[in-house]
Amino acid sequence: MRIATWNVNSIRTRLDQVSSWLKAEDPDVLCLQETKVADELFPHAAFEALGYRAAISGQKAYNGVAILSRLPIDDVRVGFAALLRDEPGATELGEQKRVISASIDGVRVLNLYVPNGSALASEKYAYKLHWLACLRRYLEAQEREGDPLAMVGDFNIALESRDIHDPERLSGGIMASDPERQALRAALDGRLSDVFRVFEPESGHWSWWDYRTGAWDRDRGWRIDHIYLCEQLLACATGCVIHKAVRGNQQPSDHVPVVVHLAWPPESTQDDNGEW
DNA sequence: ATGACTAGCACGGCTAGA
Repeated sequence: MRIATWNVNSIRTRLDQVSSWLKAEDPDVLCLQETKVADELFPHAAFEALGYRAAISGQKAYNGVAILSRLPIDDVRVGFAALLRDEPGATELGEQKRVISASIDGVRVLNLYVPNGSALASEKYAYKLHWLACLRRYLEAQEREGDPLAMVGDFNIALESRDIHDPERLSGGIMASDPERQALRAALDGRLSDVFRVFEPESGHWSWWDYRTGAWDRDRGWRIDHIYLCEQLLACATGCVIHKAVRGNQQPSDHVPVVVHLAWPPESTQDDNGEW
């Protein structure tokens, strides 16, 4: 099973590129962020033609997440409120469409678009920290359900210096400040692991390059698009790849896809009939 | 210190991204 994540910065603008990538790479699941389209205008037909069904949570112009899958999609959940109904704040945070999950082949796939935060002095930064605190409670509720979890998306946080092209200049600023890093670590709670780092300890691997200042040409990027796995799925991971070349496309997204390869479902626990 | 680019909305110049 292969699960991918990609902030496409408008699914309608990027439709041809996403379709081409799906045809070439053939992942089982592709989680999208920043679809930037209302649900009634989502381009379902283009993906159905490629064998993918979509679970979506979008809005006009901003945010928006979707899960494309060629495997059956079950039990779709939108927003934090799906698991935190009684929590003050969970419903308000749902006004921005940033959270969707679904059960696919026995895996709970959670697709997130974490708020950027703009700048440390901005009220958007306070919103980001509030959102991450809510994510922590959401993941605690998810944990209680007991399903294997793959949490993917645009986290808008570089957790470590090796995830930034110029850590001396950028550490402490937006996407690299201690409070947001600690808030994400608290949500992970030692139970979810950044699978890319299982296979690649070195710096110099980025998933986002700013459109400005020639960041792509100079390879000045950040690794802010992540795939986090529970212990059970981590044991099944055979690789995690950043599809860097996509950033060189004509009219690209500023992010590129990240893909995890999983030996799932584990064959040792299934017999020839696929029964347990 | 700021802005650079890109997209959406709507057709001029904002907001928002990161």
